[in-house]
Amino acid sequence: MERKEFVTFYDQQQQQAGMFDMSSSDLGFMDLLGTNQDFSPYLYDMIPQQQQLSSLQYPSPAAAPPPPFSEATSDLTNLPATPNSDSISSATSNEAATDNTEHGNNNKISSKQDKEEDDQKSKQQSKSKKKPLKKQREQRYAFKTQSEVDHLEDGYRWRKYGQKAVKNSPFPRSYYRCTSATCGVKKRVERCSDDPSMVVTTYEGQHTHHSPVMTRGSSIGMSQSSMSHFNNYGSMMQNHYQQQQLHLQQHQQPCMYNLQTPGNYSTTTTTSVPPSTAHHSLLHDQSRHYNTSSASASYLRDHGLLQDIVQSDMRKDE
DNA sequence: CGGGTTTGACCAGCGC
DNA sequence: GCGCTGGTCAAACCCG
Repeated sequence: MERKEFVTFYDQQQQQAGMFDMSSSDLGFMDLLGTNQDFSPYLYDMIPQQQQLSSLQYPSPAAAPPPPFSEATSDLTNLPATPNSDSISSATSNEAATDNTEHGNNNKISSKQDKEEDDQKSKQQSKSKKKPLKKQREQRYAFKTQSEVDHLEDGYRWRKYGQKAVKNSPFPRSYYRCTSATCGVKKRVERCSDDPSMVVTTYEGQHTHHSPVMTRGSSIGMSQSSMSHFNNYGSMMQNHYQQQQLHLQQHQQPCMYNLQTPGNYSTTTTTSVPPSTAHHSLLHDQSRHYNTSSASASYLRDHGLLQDIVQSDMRKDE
């Protein structure tokens, strides 16, 4: 059994996608750290999208900007409370932090009362100051995923705070915010107008906490050592992998998870994910709605752990 | 009752 | 300046 395994970076405005093949024999998972110059360029801040995506013409890594993970060894648990660190986003964001930096802690979500006060202050400031500092955005990572479920589980808890109709798309865009009080990560979810079976998920920022379902260092079939590596790889890929794992669980049986992307990028490499014995309760709700007759679904059998993606010689924990 | 979703309103940025 | 669009807010609503 084979399934296509891609991570796609997607420019929502230009409808343009860059992509790498997670399961390529040439490009191991370790490359996601940015240690491989031929591969790392595909991991970078999408802001500003217009500028960066112009160079995201797969496969032309030489023209791509540097990866977001300048610190390959940073542990997720030790991520700074201010994820939009200079090493990552300063070069790409020009919107000053009217709400972030002015709050001292960039990612801190104040209490509702404080928030309202801050809103009032910001409103007053926006009225009093003609040119307030521009807002500084977090780094963003976009994934294009084939799914019939709009909001894929990724191990974190999200609260929907908005939905907007998108220009040139019949599908609305949903806005989610991490429910953790100390985490300001956001994500946007929308369906691709070109291919309604594709869901574009854009993460903004980095989680400052462990996933609620990734407790005790082991979950979704991942070994603790694997989790450690994922922490090192950064939250983006962790999120993506979790998303895949959990998405597969929504099928309740091991089945194909097709991340194929349109165009000439299609290849046929394989990875796989097993059924998980954990966290099913989390997935019950969405699994109710998932159409298991998806054309892309088929069954597979193997481990589905990090080792299924990362070549053995590229792992350190074995 | 607490937490999450919906949805209209509002605001800021940007292009013309 | 104006209109368009994306992003966010917040009241109302829903649900367990």
